Amino acid sequence: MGVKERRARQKRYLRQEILDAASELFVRDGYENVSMRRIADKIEYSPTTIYIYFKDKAELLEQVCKETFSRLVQRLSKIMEQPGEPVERLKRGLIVYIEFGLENPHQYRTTFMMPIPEGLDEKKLHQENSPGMQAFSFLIQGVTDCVKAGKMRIPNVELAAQTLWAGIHGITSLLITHEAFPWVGREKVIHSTVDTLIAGLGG
Amino acid sequence: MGVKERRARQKRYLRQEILDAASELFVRDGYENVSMRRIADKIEYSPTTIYIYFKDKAELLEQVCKETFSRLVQRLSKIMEQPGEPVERLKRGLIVYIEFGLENPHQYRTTFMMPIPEGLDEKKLHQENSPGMQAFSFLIQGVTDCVKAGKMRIPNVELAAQTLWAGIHGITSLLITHEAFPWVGREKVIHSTVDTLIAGLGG
DNA sequence: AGAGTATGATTAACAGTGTTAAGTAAGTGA
DNA sequence: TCACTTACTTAACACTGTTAATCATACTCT
Repeated sequence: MGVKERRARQKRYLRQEILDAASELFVRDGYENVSMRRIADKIEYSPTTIYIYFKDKAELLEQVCKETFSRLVQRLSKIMEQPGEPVERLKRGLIVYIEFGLENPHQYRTTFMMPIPEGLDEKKLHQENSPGMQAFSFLIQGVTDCVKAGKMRIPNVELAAQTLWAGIHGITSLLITHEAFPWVGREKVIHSTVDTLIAGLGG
Repeated sequence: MGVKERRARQKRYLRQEILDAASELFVRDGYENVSMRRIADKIEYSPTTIYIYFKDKAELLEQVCKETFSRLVQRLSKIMEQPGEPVERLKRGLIVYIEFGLENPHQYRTTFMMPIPEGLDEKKLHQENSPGMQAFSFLIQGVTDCVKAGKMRIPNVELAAQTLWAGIHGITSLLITHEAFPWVGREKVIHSTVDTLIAGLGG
């Protein structure tokens, strides 16, 4: 009676195939330049088949982003596990976050820079264990470590973490959308942002 | 022979009428939810007429944003003209920038958070006296004032200004796109961001 | 084995999008 | 009056995301 399992396996397989095709086009061309029809062409199925596996385009590309962001979570967890000076560790985490965004601009843009489609339960989006929120929780841990080690004197850890997030998101998104701006230098601004934020928090 | 002038005046008038109609729909519904046909309906002209006055949708809404951002420039120039402690003045400017973004989310989004349409001369975009860049120049002035007054010790004014921009853009854009995130409090994060940045620059 | 059903995928279509080529009508200048 | 410019419109192209209806086939049950 393993027939059900096999069918489920086949469904999973095609689902992944859709995700992979979508990802490839999406990474190359970005959200608005990848169409359901082009994805369907790529896997040689009809466009409507995709709707059997994903509610709509938004959900499909959201899943693609989720896959990518889980890689960020892995990277961050590796850094946070390492021993050493907590402030330096936090800094490394911030840098990795920024670099990740610049390496995956389309995914970063759709998860953090695009208008959330209304009707979607916004609360749920942030409460659930989405990789995006997991990444943020590393920030809280990082700040907490610094406070515990007496390297930072901060009244509100949550507030400090959100401030850090704002800062690193700012430089990441600006470098993504305004690549041609006369930056003093990408590396320089990145490090200046991180150093300024940490210094500002008394680190 | 004032006929040419009259015609030019009429053209200017219709052009402004298009801009106003576009602005109203755009402010209400955002970039991707306003169509050329809806704008045309509103002013009771055919959609193609708009293309006589504007190259394409991007240029039209870019002009709308330009109009809005000129209001920011006005506000900032008023603040910067006022006498007083330069660091406090800079802080006020940063706050005004953030508040402006939150008051005009769609305009802010299309000017600073959307992918620049390729083919557009990116260099020119930043060199020209666009209101966006004028607003940035106020940042440079603000930082320079602080340095001159001995209130900030900074090796590179340009770098400091770009760092500040990254920071305030970060909190602005995050509050726009992730309104439902469990923020410690909008006002709190805004002020924390500004204070942290200024403190980090030694202000 | 044969009938019925559930499943997966498809075709055709809807309602919309930005944009362009071709055509029309009115007003201007000689 | 005739030619020409200007402002504008109609019709169409090539797309978009998405849905309803349909088809085929593999599986289940009697």
